[in-house]
Amino acid sequence: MAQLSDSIEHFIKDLMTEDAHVELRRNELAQHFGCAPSQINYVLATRFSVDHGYIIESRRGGGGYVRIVRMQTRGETNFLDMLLNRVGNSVDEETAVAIISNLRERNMVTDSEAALMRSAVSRNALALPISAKDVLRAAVFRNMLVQVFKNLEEGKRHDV
Amino acid sequence: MAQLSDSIEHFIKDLMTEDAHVELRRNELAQHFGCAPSQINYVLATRFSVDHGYIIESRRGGGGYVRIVRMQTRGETNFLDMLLNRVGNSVDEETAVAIISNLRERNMVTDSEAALMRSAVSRNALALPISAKDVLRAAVFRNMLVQVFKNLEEGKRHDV
DNA sequence: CTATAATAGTCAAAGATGGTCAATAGAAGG
DNA sequence: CCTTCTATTGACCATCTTTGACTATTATAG
Repeated sequence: MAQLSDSIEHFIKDLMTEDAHVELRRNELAQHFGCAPSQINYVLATRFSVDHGYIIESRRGGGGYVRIVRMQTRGETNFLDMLLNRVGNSVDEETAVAIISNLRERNMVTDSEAALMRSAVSRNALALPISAKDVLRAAVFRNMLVQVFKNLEEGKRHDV
Repeated sequence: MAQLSDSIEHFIKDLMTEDAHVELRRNELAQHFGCAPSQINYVLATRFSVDHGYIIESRRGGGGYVRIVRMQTRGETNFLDMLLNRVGNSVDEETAVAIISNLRERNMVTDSEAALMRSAVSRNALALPISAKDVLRAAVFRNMLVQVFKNLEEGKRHDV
């Protein structure tokens, strides 16, 4: 359902189709959606995190603002390195899912590939004690990340 | 005869005559039938399982939902069944890789997707004692297999 | 400078869903 | 009857969203 949070997310992403950044008034936006201002922070935290590929800058006081910037990547190799680094030896599902949607938004994977990756790192897939899960998820995920970039490089991706 | 579970099953299937998927509120449906919400889960588990050719997705919290997706072709459903059966609770890398090649030959996955799957079930990905590896690989692989069929169903696959 | 107004941030509690599991009840066969 | 398989329920858990009270920061008017 078009949940409030989802609406706000789409509203912001629509604003960003042209430019890689957008600036807005938190209170104004909240008023536009008839919700508590902190709702905006929730949306930013859950859908525009660094793992999702965004950076938030803001300023309080008179003339305050919230600026949302889509992170740029220079060179896929660096980006892969960065992601592998982020994942490290242990990663939780939330982070993994965020990274996958980041890859999707950058058109580095298709919907199907993203779904495949999600299914491989999901809670369900890793039937183990929770602590072990994150470690294992990181291992599986790292492998898949490398593969994503290899796919891109080799231009293998195509419809059947 | 007209058991509650049967009624619910038919109700849902009626909703699906048009579309291959339907989305509903668990609590609403339970209320409509005057039963415990968990009854819905029972129906889903016993009549809309993967072996019945359905996939369930859901989300909790505000705006939560349960989505039921039907995998269209009888043939494909049986095939998935067979594969899941073959994999079972434990599968070695060779077998998994063989199955993936098979899927590729049948054009059920792209080269990229196949590569992604291989990377998820590879020795490297599953850094664990050997015995545990096969069990874990099976879990991850099963999840991905189901996803492959869902991708096919939803016609999601496409180049970027 | 200082006080005040105008912003934005944090966090915990409440609200809104769905999931799991074990106990119980009921139906179908022997 | 007795057993066994299937169905139903309810208590308890997990997850996601929304709100509100309280806090922090900044610009600007005095």
